[in-house]
This record gives sequence, structure tokens and C-alpha cells, in this order.
Amino acid sequence: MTGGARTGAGPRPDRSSAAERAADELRRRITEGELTPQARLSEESLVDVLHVSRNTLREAFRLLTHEGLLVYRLNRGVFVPELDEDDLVDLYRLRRAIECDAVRTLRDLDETRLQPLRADVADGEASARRGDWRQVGTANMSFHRHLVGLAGSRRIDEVTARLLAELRLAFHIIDIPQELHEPNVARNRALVELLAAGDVAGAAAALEAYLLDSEARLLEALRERRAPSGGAAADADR
Amino acid sequence: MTGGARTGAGPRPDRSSAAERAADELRRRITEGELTPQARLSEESLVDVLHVSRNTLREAFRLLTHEGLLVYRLNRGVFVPELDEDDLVDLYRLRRAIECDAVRTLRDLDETRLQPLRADVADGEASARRGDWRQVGTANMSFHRHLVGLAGSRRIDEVTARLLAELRLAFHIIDIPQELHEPNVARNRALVELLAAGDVAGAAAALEAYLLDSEARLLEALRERRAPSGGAAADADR
DNA sequence: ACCCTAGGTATTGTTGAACAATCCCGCAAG
DNA sequence: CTTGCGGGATTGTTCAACAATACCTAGGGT
Repeated sequence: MTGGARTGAGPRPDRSSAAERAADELRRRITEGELTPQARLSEESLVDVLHVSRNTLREAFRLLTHEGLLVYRLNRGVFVPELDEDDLVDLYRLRRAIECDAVRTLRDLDETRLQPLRADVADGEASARRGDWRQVGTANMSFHRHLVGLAGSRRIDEVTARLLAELRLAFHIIDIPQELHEPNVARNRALVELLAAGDVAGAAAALEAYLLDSEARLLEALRERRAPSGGAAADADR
Repeated sequence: MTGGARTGAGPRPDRSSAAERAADELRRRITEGELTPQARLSEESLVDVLHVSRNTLREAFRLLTHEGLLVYRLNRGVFVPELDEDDLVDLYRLRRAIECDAVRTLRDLDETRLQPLRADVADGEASARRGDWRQVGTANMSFHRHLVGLAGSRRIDEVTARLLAELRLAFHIIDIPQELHEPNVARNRALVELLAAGDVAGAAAALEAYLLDSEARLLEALRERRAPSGGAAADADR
């Protein structure tokens, strides 16, 4: 008898837990840049905002920690990590190893499986024409996730998802989205064409050069960002 | 109430949370094989055994989920995952990508940095002479963790740790530890010698053959284990 | 004036109990 | 034999409180 009400327009069980929904909301805020690096996420205040209990919120924190979007510091709270240059080098090193290997060992490609990649490329090109660089970045991430997904390995997909999520953290530090994302659009299209032609070795080589270049551009942007004035991070922590 | 007791055992705060300690204990039970795959971990019973609250226990579950040692099923509980053949192939695929890349890109090796590897090899050889195949397996894991550690990448180390922990789950399914672990001893020594000679390319190639062979042996063992009669798993729980 | 130490306060870590939602199992009906 | 329906057990979530720790501020020594 207590049941019932669920059938109507009420909040459906959603096949996901409250912790996951809270994590979704936090993930959005982090990737959108609303929560800036090094900011402490207060349990007390987030409980009010997300309308979940402290325990559930902490479980959401764990979820996001798993994705690399938050870090725990015992007795001090959770923080959005700030990536430094070493982190970027580290991330790209792992990324090259994973992505290049995934492409290098590809077999039995057909046009059907390339379809999601082509959709991402088209999205990136359209967004670039609109000047929506954030969406270009998002399409680029989706492209690489689909690219790695061709390997058909669950664990490789997981590592990649974590990698890209963490990498996205670096984008908010940087204020030159166009120079950063624009070159990727053409590179992604070139990659798809190489794969469509069955040239996996060529695609792997192109991808490696692509990633090395992307890393260099990001590093340079990060250094410029930090060098100029330095302590310009006057952030009211409300 | 029952509290207090904490003063006697550990004077120092331990620098770790109760959830981590509970996770440590669970991890031990899983890797030692006390908790068998597909067994559900009841919250109620583990609360009594580990002397933590349900919330803390659930946080420990999350921690181990991150390591791949447990899986969550919504509204059904947590389970020790049972690796099937696809999982093994998946794990080894990622493992080859990571380890071979780590070795292939090694630079500036000197004898000092090889020291931990030599210690693991010696441990493996000594344990093999004693017939302690479980310890041979442990030394082998330590060897590979140190091997990958030479790359000096935090995230690669993390992925590797998770990988090896998950791989260990497969060992308990298998009842022929000697045939499985014995060949690794000599292979590990050969790898160290190649690295000491500065032949990283040779080492990378040897490692790839090594891992392919290791995967094949594990797969065969798993198939034999499952094919024969099947329901021989008369395991007294607790 | 500076450094170091001590105490107060805010925040996190952990607990236990309670309730709601969901799943699993056995059983009756077709 | 399959199908639909309770009843009981387990997980999911909330709440309120206490303990432990870190941060901040004030006071004393040099």
C-alpha cells in the first residue's frame, strides 16, 4: 500500500541511486568549470544544494574520486584537483600508450563501426564554424572515446574515460580555447579517413604525432598561463 | 558503550581512516582466497566481523570497487567478481599495452634502479626452490609493479596496481599454481639481464612474448578448470 | 617585532537507528 | 508448466549525535 504513487509522474527510480545522481550533478559542475580547482567542497553546504544526506554525498564524492575529478584529503575534505605540468605529462604519457595501442591493434574495421567517429567529427566541424570551442572540445573527447572503443575492451574504455575526464580539468585553467581545440578538428577527420582506408599503422603513427603536438600545445598554454603574473587567483570562496 | 578500546592497540592515529582499515582487511581476505568469487558480501554480517558501522563498511566497499576487487549490483549487494575468459583476455590486452610501452620507453637505466627488480627475482627463485608457489606469484606481481614503476608515472602505476590485483582474482580459480608460476621465474631474470645490458627494445619484445604466453597458459588452465565436470566446488563457507 | 605554543571553533570521520525501496523466494491460480 | 502475487530479507537513504582532527586566533617567550 505504501507503494503506488511511483506509477505516476513522480520521480522515477531511474535505475540509478541517489549517490549517482548527486555525482552526475557534481560532475557537471566540475566539467563546466563552476567548481574551480583547489576549492574545497564543503559537505554541509552541498547537502543543502543537492538535497541528499551527508552519507550519500560522501558516496558521491567517492564515485568522483574514482574518476579523478576529486581528491580526498583525510580530515580536510575533498577538493577539485589542480593539474600541474607533471600531471599533464603523466596523463599524456598514459594516453599515448593506450590510444596508440588501441589503434595499432585494430582489426576488421568496416564503415559501420566508424559511424560514431564520423558523427563526432561532423559535430566538431559544425561547432567550430559556430565558434563554440567548448563544444569542439566535448566533441573531441567523444571522438577519442569512440576511437578507443573500437578496440572493444571494457577496461581500456574505463581507463580512457578517467583519463579524458581528468584532462578536461586542465581546460578550465586555460583561456585560449580556440588555439587549443581548433587543430584537432582536421586531425580527427584525417584519422577517420586513414582508418576508413584500412591504414591502421598510418593512423597509429598520425595519432602519436597528434597527441605529442596536443600535449606540447597544452603545456605551453599552461606555462604561459602561470608565468605572467602568478598569484592572480583572487577567488572569493563565498 | 563498547567504544574506548581504541586506546590500547594503536597509540598513533594510524594516518588512515576506519574505512581504509576495513578495506585492508577485506582486501586481504579476497586476495588470500577466503572470500570466493560470486559470493555476496552481506553488510549485516561483515559489520559484526569488522567492527565498523554499516556506512563505513559501505565506504570500504566503494574503495575496493575502485580496485576491481568487488562489484556493486544495485539493490543486490556487493560481490567478488568471477573472472571469465573474456575478462582475462581484456586484462592481458591492457596489461600488454601498459607494460610493453613502459619498458619500450625506458631511458637512463642504471643498476641502482634495477635493484628492486633483482630483489623480486631473488625472492621468486628462493620461493620456487621451497615450492611456495603462492609466494612465487606474489614476488612476480611485485616484480611487474617495480618494472612498470621504472617509468616513473603515477597513473601508470595506479592502473597497473589495479590490473594486477584483479588478475590475482583469477589465481584462486586455478589449482595448478606450479605450472602457472614456475616459468615466470626464469623469464623475470632474463628481463632484468636484458635491461641491465641496456637492451630496452629486446626487453620489450621479450616481455610481449612473455605476457602472450602467460595469458595462453592462464586461459588454458581456466578452460580445463571449467570444462571437466564442473560442479566440483564443494566449498564450506566460513 | 618575530616565532612558537596553546586553546577555541568549525569541519570531517564515524556511529547507530530508523524507514523506504527493491529484490528474492515460495505459493497459489490459470 | 507458466504466470502473477504476497511475505520476508537485504540494500538504499536519511537523520541526529558524538568523536577526532585541522584551521584560526590569541597570548607568552626571546
